[in-house]
Amino acid sequence: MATIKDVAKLAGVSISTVSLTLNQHPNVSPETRKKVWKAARELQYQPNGIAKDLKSVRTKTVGLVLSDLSGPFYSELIRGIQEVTTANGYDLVAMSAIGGSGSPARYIREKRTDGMIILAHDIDSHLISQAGREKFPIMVLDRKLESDHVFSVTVDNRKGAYEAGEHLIRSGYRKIAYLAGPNDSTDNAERFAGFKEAMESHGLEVTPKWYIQGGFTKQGGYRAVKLLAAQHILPEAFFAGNDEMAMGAMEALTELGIRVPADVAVVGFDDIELAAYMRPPLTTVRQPMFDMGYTAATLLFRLLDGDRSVRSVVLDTELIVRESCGSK
Amino acid sequence: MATIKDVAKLAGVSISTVSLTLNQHPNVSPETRKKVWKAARELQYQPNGIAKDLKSVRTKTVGLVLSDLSGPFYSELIRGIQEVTTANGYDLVAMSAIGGSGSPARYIREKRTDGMIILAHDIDSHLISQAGREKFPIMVLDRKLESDHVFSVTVDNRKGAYEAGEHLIRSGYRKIAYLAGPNDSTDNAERFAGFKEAMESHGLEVTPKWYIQGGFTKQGGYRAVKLLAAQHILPEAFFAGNDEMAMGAMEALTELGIRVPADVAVVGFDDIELAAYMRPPLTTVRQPMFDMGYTAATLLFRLLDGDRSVRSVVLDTELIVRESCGSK
DNA sequence: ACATAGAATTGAAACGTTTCGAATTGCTGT
DNA sequence: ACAGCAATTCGAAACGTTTCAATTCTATGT
Repeated sequence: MATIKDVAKLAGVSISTVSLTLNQHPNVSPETRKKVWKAARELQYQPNGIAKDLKSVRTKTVGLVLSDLSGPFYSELIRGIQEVTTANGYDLVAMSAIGGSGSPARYIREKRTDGMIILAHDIDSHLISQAGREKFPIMVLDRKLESDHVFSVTVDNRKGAYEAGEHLIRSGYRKIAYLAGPNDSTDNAERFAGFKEAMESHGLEVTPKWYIQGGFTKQGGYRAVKLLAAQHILPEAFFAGNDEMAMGAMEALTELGIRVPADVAVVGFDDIELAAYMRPPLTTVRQPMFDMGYTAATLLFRLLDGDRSVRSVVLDTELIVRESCGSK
Repeated sequence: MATIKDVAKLAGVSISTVSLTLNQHPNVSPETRKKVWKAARELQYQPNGIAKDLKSVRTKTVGLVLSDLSGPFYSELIRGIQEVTTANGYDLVAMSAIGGSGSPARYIREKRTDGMIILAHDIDSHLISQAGREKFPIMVLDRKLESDHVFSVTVDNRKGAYEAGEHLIRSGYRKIAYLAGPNDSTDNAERFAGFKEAMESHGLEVTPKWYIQGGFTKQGGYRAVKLLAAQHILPEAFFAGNDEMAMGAMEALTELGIRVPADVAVVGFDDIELAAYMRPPLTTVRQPMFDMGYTAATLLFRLLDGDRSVRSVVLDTELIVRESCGSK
């Protein structure tokens, strides 16, 4: 691999001159310029990005950490982020938090990027607060967290869940089961709280019997329903903490010959792309994923610019009524 | 930001000793070890990853370039790759090729990773061949490309398309339109070739009239159908170069009151997750995305190990017959 | 011809690590 | 008491850039 030194030697000039030339500095004579380019081309010189980053303080890169890079659900989010980052002339690199706190934690700590956007509940809040710096701001999307250089963009889970719960209740359902996400997830906690609030404001009770763990996965939703069915206790409706679980649940119900929504209603949360294509189409609470990404990235850049007025943001959800909840 | 120098000063030892300690070198006395850790903790020292990478030849990172990070369709692929990379103790960072050849091209050239997996038709083959090095192997997934340190893992597009085409023909369709992807896409070219072959082997002709550009996007598929409908020329069946276009096409057909498959049949290519959920469920050619990712990553590591026996691989597709093609 | 402004070029430091060979220290055995 | 050795610790080079201050060169005005 040719280095700048090789180019300098071949062109018969100093290293600095090569650097200057390649970086379009004006004070380089046309002939020198030509010589350098020729040498660079001949050697197929490519600057070493790592060395460059070490010297220059900025990497012109924003990092994005997701729990699972392969999640279907981040598309819009990423689009939102990307729109802003490219507009700012920055790159975006994504990495997944899979496999515990190994890699991305390393990445976060070692700051190979100018800032981070994190949507991965398996990354420790403490680690995040600690990693945030003036020159390394962090935006968190899956929990509320605010410290000097860390801010969050979240969704009003509670309100969203409240509305969905209320809708279900208004439609006449009383025995409603909640399909829960992981206990360490703030999203889950807030959604459940909102749901519970709705129930209680209508004089309904939420018993532990109707709080069923589904781990935010399709599998989990599927199993939860099967489990209940095996015990011959089925609610009138399911409120799933996310769409993937709702999907699993509907699959299980269909397999059991239970009709949705005629026999049991289902609502989800997130409004992933698939939601509209399920059978029946899933009623769910829409998260403005694109906006979240867009907002997070925008705020990140404002932080990078030293703007001290940045504050955490809470965005609104929207109830999307489709067919799976029985009402029309 | 505390550097190793600060730690050394605070601990009252040399820089080398700090480095040795922090990297678990055996030859460090317990007391020194303790002093160093204490200082490091006090200063909240975090090694600078960039500096580390510059010195150590390996970055322990594999890069993945996708045309569009937000594509729904890469989930399984990423899982396949990730499985292998994490098993090897490597990190995976993904970046998108959106916005022209700007960022990832830079990344590829500047080699911030130990190797690359590329699935992005908008990255120039020439650039790729040129970037491949012994210490920087590249796997390409969307085209056939083989040079010293570049290999590909592809799918037998031609055969897959042939089978799908044949299935359509066997089912009695004659006037079949092909919804095409971008002209610079090898995938598209091969799929079309396979389809054409199937047609011709049954004595059917493929006229330019039935080759319609859809750009591999849902939008494109939608528009293509609308365009045809406006001219009152509709084929008996559509063969879409990918599922997204098929989805758009079906949407347009439905809007026009044309029933699928009763009036017009549709088949796609890829078998994205959504395919099974479309209405009617989409008949399509399944690409073994997980396997592709897994294979690509495995070969990449073999290349990194200096294995000279690595060759490009072509994987088989599978025709998934659902309802959208009319046959059962 | 000559001082000098300005342009072009260069040398060297700096970025924060790792690593290797050398230097220092403390023991062991005689 | 001291040679010899292993265990520690250290100094300095190296990784490939950028950048700033210093130097050299060229051309200008007097």
